[in-house]
Amino acid sequence: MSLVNKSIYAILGILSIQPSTGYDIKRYSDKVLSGFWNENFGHIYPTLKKMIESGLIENVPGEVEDRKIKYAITEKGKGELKKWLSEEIQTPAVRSELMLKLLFGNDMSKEATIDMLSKQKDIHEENLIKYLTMQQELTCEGSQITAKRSVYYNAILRKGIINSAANIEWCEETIESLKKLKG
Amino acid sequence: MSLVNKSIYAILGILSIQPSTGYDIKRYSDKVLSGFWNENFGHIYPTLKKMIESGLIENVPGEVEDRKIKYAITEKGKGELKKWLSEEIQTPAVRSELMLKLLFGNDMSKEATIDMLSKQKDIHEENLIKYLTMQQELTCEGSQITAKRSVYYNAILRKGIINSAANIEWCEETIESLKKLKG
DNA sequence: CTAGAATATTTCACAGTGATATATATGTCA
DNA sequence: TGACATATATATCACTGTGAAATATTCTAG
Repeated sequence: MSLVNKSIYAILGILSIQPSTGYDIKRYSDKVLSGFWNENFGHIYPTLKKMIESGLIENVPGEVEDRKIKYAITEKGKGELKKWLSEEIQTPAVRSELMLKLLFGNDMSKEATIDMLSKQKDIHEENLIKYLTMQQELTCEGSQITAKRSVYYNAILRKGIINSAANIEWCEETIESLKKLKG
Repeated sequence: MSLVNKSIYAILGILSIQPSTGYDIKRYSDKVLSGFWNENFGHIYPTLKKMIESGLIENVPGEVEDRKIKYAITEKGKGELKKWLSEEIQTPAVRSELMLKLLFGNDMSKEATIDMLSKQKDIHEENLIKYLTMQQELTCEGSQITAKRSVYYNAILRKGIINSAANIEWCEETIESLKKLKG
């Protein structure tokens, strides 16, 4: 296990909605999955080739127009997606540069540290607004989304909101505790 | 910029505390940096070689005993560490398998989703306990740590605590909203 | 009609992961 | 003492994932 190309499942998921090109997949990752799933061309295209080889996806018949290459999920691909859903989630390796700087930033001035933290706070505040806006769009527009699906999508947005709020709270409290430090 | 070996700074930071072997660096990452910074041998050793070449670190003189290779930070390395501290933090690429499953888990049963979420909750609860324990050790032991340093270290632990609590809250609320969903 | 933005794919060097192989040193229980 | 497990220590491998750049076409606004 362990060393598995996770992009496969993101791609299968996207193609389970509708057939797409590699470019579409990248765009979907940037727009819809924005903030919780990153994809890039350097990985998407080679992965698509491997997925064709293993029969998880196929070229959309009759649509190989021009230079565009459109892919669709196969029955085998659907099975693989379902199988993955039932598997345990592997806890990902974390690398927080911020925490590293905080731990090793002994000779970083108090002011510089506070500055760093307030920049982080700004980022999380922007994210919070982004998620709240997306949530409003979800509820207001009464879009074609099903009730069940909207519960799941809302959960994702709530994750973004709760995490952003937690980060903001932490930044504020840490800035305060630094300000109290003399020196 | 952008494509930079971040392990360099973790290693410089660790070596700024005391000279260490590659193995020591890995152990420090697993014990002290546990939960917010991951390192592995496959990256540490090649990076150490590059760092020797660029003069950021050096072999500890007279200590090349047996097979152990001990490294120490150089003046150049100290300068590089300081420079990095003043640089902007790059927002890392995120890949949350949990969010992916939630978004594409249309044909995942409600029960399976709840099960997945409660497993995640368990993990975060364990983490929460871990961070709280570490915090107690920090305050009780009245260790040789300086007041300034303890504020920084406490901030790191608070980050773990606040994030874990936020995740637990989200898991609970999402499980509740799923339970209310009929079908 | 033309400059620039969006679409689309390929390629590259590099960062980072986790497993495994190898070998020595140390502690421990019979 | 010997045997056996565990800790120390380094090296190597195949693979995943990142971001930038090269290339070419198509769409769109001025």
